[in-house]
Amino acid sequence: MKNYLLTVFKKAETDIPALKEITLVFEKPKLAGYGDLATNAAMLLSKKLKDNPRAIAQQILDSLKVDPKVIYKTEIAGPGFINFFFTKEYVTYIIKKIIDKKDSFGKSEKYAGKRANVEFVSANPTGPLTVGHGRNAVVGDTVANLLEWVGYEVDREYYFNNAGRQMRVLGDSVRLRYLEIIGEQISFPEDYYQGEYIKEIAMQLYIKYGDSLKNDDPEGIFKDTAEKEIFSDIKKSLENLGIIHKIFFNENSLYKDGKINELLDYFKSNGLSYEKDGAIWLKLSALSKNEDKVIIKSTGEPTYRLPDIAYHAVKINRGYDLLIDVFGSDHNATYPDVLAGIKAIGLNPDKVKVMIQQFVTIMDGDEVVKMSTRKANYITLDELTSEVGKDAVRYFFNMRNINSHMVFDLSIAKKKSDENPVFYVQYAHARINSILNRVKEVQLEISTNNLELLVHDDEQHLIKTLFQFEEEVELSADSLETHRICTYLYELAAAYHRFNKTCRILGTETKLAEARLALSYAAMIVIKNGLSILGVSAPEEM
RNA sequence: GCGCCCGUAGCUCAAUUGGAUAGAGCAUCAGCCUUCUAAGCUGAGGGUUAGUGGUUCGAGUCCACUCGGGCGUACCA
Repeated sequence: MKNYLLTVFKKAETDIPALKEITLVFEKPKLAGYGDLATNAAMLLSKKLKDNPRAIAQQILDSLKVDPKVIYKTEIAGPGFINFFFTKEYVTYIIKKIIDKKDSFGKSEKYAGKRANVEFVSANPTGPLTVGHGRNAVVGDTVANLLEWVGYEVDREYYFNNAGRQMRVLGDSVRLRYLEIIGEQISFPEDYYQGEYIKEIAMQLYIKYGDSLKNDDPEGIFKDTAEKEIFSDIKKSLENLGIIHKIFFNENSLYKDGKINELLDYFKSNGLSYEKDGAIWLKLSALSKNEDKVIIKSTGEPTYRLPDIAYHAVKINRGYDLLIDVFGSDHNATYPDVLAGIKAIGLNPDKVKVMIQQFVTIMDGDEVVKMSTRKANYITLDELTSEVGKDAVRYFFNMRNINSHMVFDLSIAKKKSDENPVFYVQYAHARINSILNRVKEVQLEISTNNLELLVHDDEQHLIKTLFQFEEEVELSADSLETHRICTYLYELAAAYHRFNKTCRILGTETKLAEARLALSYAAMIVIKNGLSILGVSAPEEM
């Protein structure tokens, strides 16, 4: 529909040259009475042409040559909107297109040949993934899917650090639990890792080595074993959600490869760093930031900023056209420093898009399920997945705008009814599949020969909802908003369920029944495609 | 104090990124199965979009301030 209007407007430019100067927008009006698509072009032109919008709208309409077989009515409405009404015969062509393209309907080549990198999760291996990481993981993976749908070649990446203070504390936590097991008196510091998993790792070591590790260094076998075990658990948790990273990037490699020293030299020789109080400071004040920040502590250890800048430089230099970082909101104060650092070394920070993810509250009905990494009573991502299943986890985390706090209600996610949006959408798919199986018995075939018979309001509404899918995918990808896909699928499922109620297939005259079958089949394809973007299964039976 | 995010129906959230009369689900109330899954559908009530001012043809959306919540504000990551 949109493409048709674009072509028609293009031709009108000879009459009204000013049309070239504005970006044409066609959108679906909220109210059905305002037609299928509307444009505000006349309002945008009113300033340039110094005439009132409704008069300009009339001029535009006079210059447009629309085919009455495609558009049966146009009108000028409100302050100067032009509304277009498409014929019922015309809109049904989308059904043919969907059935023709099947799994690839909704995919576009908009960014074909471009490469993107999505960095997400990136939790250090100090403990099991939390539900917060889960939201990050699901949205990151789904954004990667979306980018693939619009043509990008996407690398999924996980950045981690297995050195530094956190990991030392981890090793020592295991060592203390180990000593406890072999009967030594210990005092376990409060800021050490309290979780049961530490004791389990210590127990494994005891089973394998007895008490022979009594005098071992915390950073030796204790840390190494903990890292290995925890990382393997993390990867398993992600796999349970269908998430597989292509690249695991170890911060340490930046030191080994000399990237850190290169960066330090660059800052120094360009007057962007200086020494004060035994530390090295990055002159962010020279980069339109408020204050300078330390990049090397007086102990000689770098702060997170230095490797982060080096890491982003490495990624940009791999030649990506787009880099996405999915961060927790605890990073919200730090990434601007990193972007400033990237700019300082002459790379383009505009390629980097940062998604800040807000917190998740887990509820079970009216009850808040507490989360705390330190305390014992917290729910891990694995527990969540096994409680409600992969599909619900992925759908629920994708369902809400990433930069809003969200409530994840376990009791709803577990329900097998229309209260649970995952089931509502999946059920629409299963229902269509069941119809397709059923009609075989009465020898009805899917046919696109008589689509013009689909004139019922509920048929037309369903068709127009199908029409929106391609645009919705593109919009979601461009805005990095996965929740739009959920909202869309819910609407599509609702449109289908309603159609299913009012427009029966069995017992209907053959031509109409077969056209309705084609429409049902098209809806099934689009639901499946949408769910696959989300990484949610499309069951054939429920 | 300062920075970022958020505030929309009783609850959980949308709103085509500045468009026309702010929409769904849950909950409440009233209905619909001799026919393809009632795991579904239909209808009703429910709003000063936290508040005040501003920008313009037009604001839930942009700007300023105020109030409320979250996360930061380290020579932790």
